[in-house]
Amino acid sequence: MSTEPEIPLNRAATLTDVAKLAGVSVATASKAINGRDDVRATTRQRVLEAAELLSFAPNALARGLLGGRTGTVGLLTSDLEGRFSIPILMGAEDAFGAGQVSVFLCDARGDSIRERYHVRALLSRRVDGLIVVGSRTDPRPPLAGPIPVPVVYVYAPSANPDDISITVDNVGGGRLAVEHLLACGRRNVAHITGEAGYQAARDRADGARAALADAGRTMLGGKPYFGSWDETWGRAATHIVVEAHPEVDAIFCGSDQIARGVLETLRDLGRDVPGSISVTGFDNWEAVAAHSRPRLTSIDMNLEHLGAAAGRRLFAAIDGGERSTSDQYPGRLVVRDSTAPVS
Amino acid sequence: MSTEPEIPLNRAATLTDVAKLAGVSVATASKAINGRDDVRATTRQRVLEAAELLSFAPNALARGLLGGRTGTVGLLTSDLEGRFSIPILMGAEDAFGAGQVSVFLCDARGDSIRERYHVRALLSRRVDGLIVVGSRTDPRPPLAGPIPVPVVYVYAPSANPDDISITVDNVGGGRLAVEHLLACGRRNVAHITGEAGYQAARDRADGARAALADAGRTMLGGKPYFGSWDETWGRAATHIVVEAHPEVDAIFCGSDQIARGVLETLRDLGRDVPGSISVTGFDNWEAVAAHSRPRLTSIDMNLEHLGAAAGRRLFAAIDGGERSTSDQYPGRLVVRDSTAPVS
DNA sequence: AAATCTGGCGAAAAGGTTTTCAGGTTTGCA
DNA sequence: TGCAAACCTGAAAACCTTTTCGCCAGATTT
Repeated sequence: MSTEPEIPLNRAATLTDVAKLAGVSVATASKAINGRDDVRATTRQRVLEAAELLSFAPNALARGLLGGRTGTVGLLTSDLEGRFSIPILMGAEDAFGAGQVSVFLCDARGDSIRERYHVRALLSRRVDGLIVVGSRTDPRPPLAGPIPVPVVYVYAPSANPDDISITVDNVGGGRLAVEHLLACGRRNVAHITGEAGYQAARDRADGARAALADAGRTMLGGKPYFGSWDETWGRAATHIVVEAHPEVDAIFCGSDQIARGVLETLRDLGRDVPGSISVTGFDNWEAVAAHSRPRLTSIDMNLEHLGAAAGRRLFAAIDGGERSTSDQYPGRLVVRDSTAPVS
Repeated sequence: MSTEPEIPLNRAATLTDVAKLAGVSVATASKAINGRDDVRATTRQRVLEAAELLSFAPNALARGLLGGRTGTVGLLTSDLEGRFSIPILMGAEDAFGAGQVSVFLCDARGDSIRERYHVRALLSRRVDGLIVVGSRTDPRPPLAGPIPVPVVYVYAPSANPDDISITVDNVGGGRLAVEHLLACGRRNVAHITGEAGYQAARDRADGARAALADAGRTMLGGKPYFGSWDETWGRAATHIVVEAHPEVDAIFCGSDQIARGVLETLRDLGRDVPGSISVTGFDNWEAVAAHSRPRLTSIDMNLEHLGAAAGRRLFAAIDGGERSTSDQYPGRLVVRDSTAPVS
């Protein structure tokens, strides 16, 4: 109390400082601060005041060193640029933030050398677990080397089925879109989508085909129009489709950007959307879908939920032998103005 | 050598394990691994082999606890959703990754309570420094409370001029765009931009006005058309501008999305871009600018460079009394097909 | 008044690494 | 062979917190 009390330290305050100021031992100070119950109420009060005064924050390094748990996880992305990683990352960050866990962000830039380097660094920091975020839904090789902590793969599943992978149900997404078009009374559905090399493109097409088959119909042209994921392809493909199948009354697009090109070209061709033809996108990319003319009906893959689910799953795996199964999450139809019942 | 050597530990290998396996003391093992030169070459070799065998990674917690330096920094964003944070974040991550520094990512979601909470957590993890990424260029209040480590504000400067802030030169950006339009031989330049409440909007307008004044001209309509940052406003404003000033031969847009709406409406109105009227965007948002019709000339703010610069500046501040001045970074003109000399 | 109990507090060890300092061994030279 | 010098190596401390265990005083019981 009287030992020159209020000298602001030039270093961060330590528990010893707090204890000294409160006139107790470090052990007691620790117990008081951590809410252990074998300390008298008045003593606890005194310690807490001292801690407040010094704006004491326990050194997480020391705590981690001792306890074996650091309360940190590594978030390994293969590319931040792609807009798929970001919502996933936000969801995960959210799930962890609530649980007192801090997140190391590492961007491997799609380079496996860099990835290994980052994993090494993360392990040396003794993270409690790892989340690996892919940028495509194609399976990816599992992390190299022995990893002594739980790993959850999200969006892109691990090629090893024993690993925990959280993925998006693209087949279901394709089905959702086409079922909506059919429910609008559309009969002649074409599918314009991205590169056939993408698992996501093939899965969405499979879902679309299945939905059509259930209704006793087939895809216009017999198969999807594979191309690239951008507007340019959307425009080109629209010309092809309309020329070959003038009866087309619905187009299911593999991405919002493709859909955007489709909408533009249909307008140029004088086709009325959604009057004479309905169009759906995929991804529900707000900036594109909500500002096109007409505003675009799309499938939202709930990526933020996906990230949050990955976070929770990692928690479970860290906390103890939780079931380590993989999971697939469904998408959600967001209806805007580009689809409407046949009038 | 002969003491049952190859038992794979169920815990992470420690320096003691390595030393034991190599038959030396921990001190020697440490020196061998860290490249200190007072250890015999053969001994070093033996130690390194042992480390490799056990896939030893030094415990960064222990190292940080001892040295006072943890080799970690906190990256505090106010919203990840906005696409401005991401490139900045990538640039910073890049600058740090090269320097053996790991990054804690925290998203405050624009909430100051949450921000305080994150800062507290980061300080308790003894980060060596902080980068605060804003989502608007308006000055923001500095971090609350005493922060015992260097802080660099990026994109959004701190309201306290004594803090280190790395910002974008929006005035220069506006000037750049308009000078390009003038160089194309345009004379009647209108400016359609976002909300006047944004410093960025006002700065870009100021730059545009200055460039016009240098050429002895004024903005069409006398002032910018402030509105919102999206396509919808771009479309509406275009109608207004063309009606009021049919002689318009250039439109400088405050964002690529606005420009997109402008392009669409000009096409609807039968105005030829870039033949009879030139259009520039702002932000160089690849997904929008590179796929519009015609492809959009825009100003790129080099946000990735901005992030990298912030990272380097933070390094300097950590490593010792580097000059702690603020800096402004210029943008860069990216010419595509929406601007061309008067024909 | 003596014995027992209990609530409250402090001493000490552990966790893994780096660094300093002292001690030990080998080498070179006379 | 003897001595000094150069060269290696190892013991121990420091970093900060948590937890276990023991101790003391005061309260309760006999």
